[in-house]
Amino acid sequence: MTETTKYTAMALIMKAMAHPTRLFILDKLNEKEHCVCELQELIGSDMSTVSRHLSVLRNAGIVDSRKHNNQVYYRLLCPCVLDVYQCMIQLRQEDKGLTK
Amino acid sequence: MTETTKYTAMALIMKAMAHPTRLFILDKLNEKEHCVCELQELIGSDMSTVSRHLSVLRNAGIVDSRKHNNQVYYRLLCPCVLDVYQCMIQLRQEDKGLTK
DNA sequence: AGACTATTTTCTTGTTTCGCCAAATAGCAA
DNA sequence: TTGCTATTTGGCGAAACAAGAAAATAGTCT
Repeated sequence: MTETTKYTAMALIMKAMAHPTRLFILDKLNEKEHCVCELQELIGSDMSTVSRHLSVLRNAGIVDSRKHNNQVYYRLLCPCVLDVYQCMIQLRQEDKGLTK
Repeated sequence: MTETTKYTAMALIMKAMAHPTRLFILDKLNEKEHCVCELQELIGSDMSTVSRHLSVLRNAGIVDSRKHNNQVYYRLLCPCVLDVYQCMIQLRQEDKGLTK
């Protein structure tokens, strides 16, 4: 298995996305940037948990943040990551259609 | 956070892909179908480990398998999952170009 | 049936992830 | 300074994940 680093790097990004809450966040950030408390409101879990999720996404280079007053606004750096969503939906449909 | 199930389902698929070895496998299966021992040869880890990875991908509905003699051939069900690869590469490039 | 090959499953161990609580940090306002 | 709000970070227990060794399964061949 050559080019191991290539797949490791990709896996890091995929892993960062591989969580329901984080996929939800990316979907929201695709519309417009949001601060942590707005997302926390929408998600419903502890603010620290939401902040953790956001830092995971930032470490993966998927989102970026800026500070305005005492709020931190996050925005989507790479909207292309959402392209997978269509494929996921397609996959789910196919699964439903399977006999076995 | 409404539509939780939607994001949970997508996360299952993403999680299945979020591993270097499994990304490598998908890349290989995109060319043509392969049996477990062929993949094991390419990857180098234990055959049981490779088989496990394949079952993760199959459970997620990304690949399918058929039995020929005493070998099991896996094939990619949904090539569209590989579209993310381009975005990953793009993300990596951007990261390199960042100053901070 | 018995040997052999390919694959899957079980088990065990070590690592990572998750989510909350509590404490720390930062900025604004009085 | 003190208080208030928004956010991040450290710590901890629970759950999920990963990988190899060994045992179990299934199919082929003689």
